[in-house]
Amino acid sequence: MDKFDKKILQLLQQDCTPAVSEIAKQVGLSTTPCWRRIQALEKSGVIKGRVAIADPEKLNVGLTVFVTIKTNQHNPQWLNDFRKVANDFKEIVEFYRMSGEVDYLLRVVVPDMKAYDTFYRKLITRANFSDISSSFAMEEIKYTTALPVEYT
Amino acid sequence: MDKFDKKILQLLQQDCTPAVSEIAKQVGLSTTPCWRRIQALEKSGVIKGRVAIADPEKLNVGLTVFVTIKTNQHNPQWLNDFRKVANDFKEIVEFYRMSGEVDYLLRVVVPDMKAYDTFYRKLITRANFSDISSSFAMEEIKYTTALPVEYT
DNA sequence: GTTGAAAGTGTTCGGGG
DNA sequence: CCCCGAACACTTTCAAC
Repeated sequence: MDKFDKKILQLLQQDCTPAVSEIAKQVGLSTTPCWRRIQALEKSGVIKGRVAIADPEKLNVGLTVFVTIKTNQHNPQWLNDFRKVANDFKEIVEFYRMSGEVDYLLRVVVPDMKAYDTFYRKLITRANFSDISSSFAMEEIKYTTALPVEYT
Repeated sequence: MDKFDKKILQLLQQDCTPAVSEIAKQVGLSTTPCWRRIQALEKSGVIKGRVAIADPEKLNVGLTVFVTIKTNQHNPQWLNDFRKVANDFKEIVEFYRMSGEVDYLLRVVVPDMKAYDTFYRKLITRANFSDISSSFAMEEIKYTTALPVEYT
C-alpha cells in the first residue's frame, strides 16, 4: 500500500459519502486511477464494507458498560454457546477473549442503570459465569472506527 | 421513530451501499418516502455519518489492548491535556472516563506486543499516570458498529 | 500515470393521487 | 402514505495519450 492508498483509506474511514471525483481531488489523483484503487481495496478486503454510524444518545443507548467475565468452563463448547448468546444480544457491541486475569470482556450499550440491570439478569440466565463484574463509563471521550494506516 | 425508521436504521447500520430503492423494497416502502425518512434521520443527527470499515488484520493492527488508567490529578486541565494526547495517537480508537476503581479506559490497536511496548513508552512520556495497566485481547469475538434500535 | 467522454444507474425532487 | 417522471449527478467504462 503506497501513500495514495493510505490517504484514500484515511478519507473513506472518516466519511465515505463524497464522490470518487472528490476523493481523487483530495489525494491528488484523477478520478479513474482513484476509482481503480478503491475497487482494489474493496476486492482485497482491506475495506470490509460501508456502514451508517448512528448516534448512541439519539438511539437511547447512551450508557456504555464494560463487563469482565471469568469462567470455570474452559472448553470450546461453552465458548461456542456464549458466542451465540452474544450475537443474540444487540446490546453487546464488542466481545473479546482476553489473556490474563479476566477471560472475556464485553462492551455493552444500554439506556441507563435500570436497563443494564435488566440486561444483566437476562445474560446470566443464558450462560454460566464463575465471576462477572461491571464497570460503567461516565463519558465517551473518543470513539472512532478509523484504524491507523501507519503500520502497513 | 416508528418501525419503518427502525428497519431502515438496522439495514444502514449493517451496510449503507445499497440504493435507496433497494432499502425501500426491504422495508416495504416505495423509494420516495424511504428516501425522505433517510434524509430526516440524517438531518436530525440519528445517522451521524457513513464510513468505510477497514480490516484490522489487513492494516496490520490485529492486536487490541485495553489500557486501564488511574491518575492522581483530578482536575479538568489534566483531562483536557490527555484528551488532546489521545486524539494525536491514532492507535487509541476508544477512550472512556470510568466510574469506580479505574479512572480511564483505552482501547488501543497495534500490530503486536513489540509495537505496543513502543506505543506505551511514547504514551507515558506524554501524560502522568499514577497507575496504568494493560490487558491483551487474544481474540475479537464480536465487533459491531450497529447499535440496538429496540430502546427508542 | 493522465484526460475526456459516453452510457447506464441512482439520486433528488418536482408533479400527481 | 403511494406512484410517476424528469432533471441531474455520479459511477463506470471506454479509447487515447
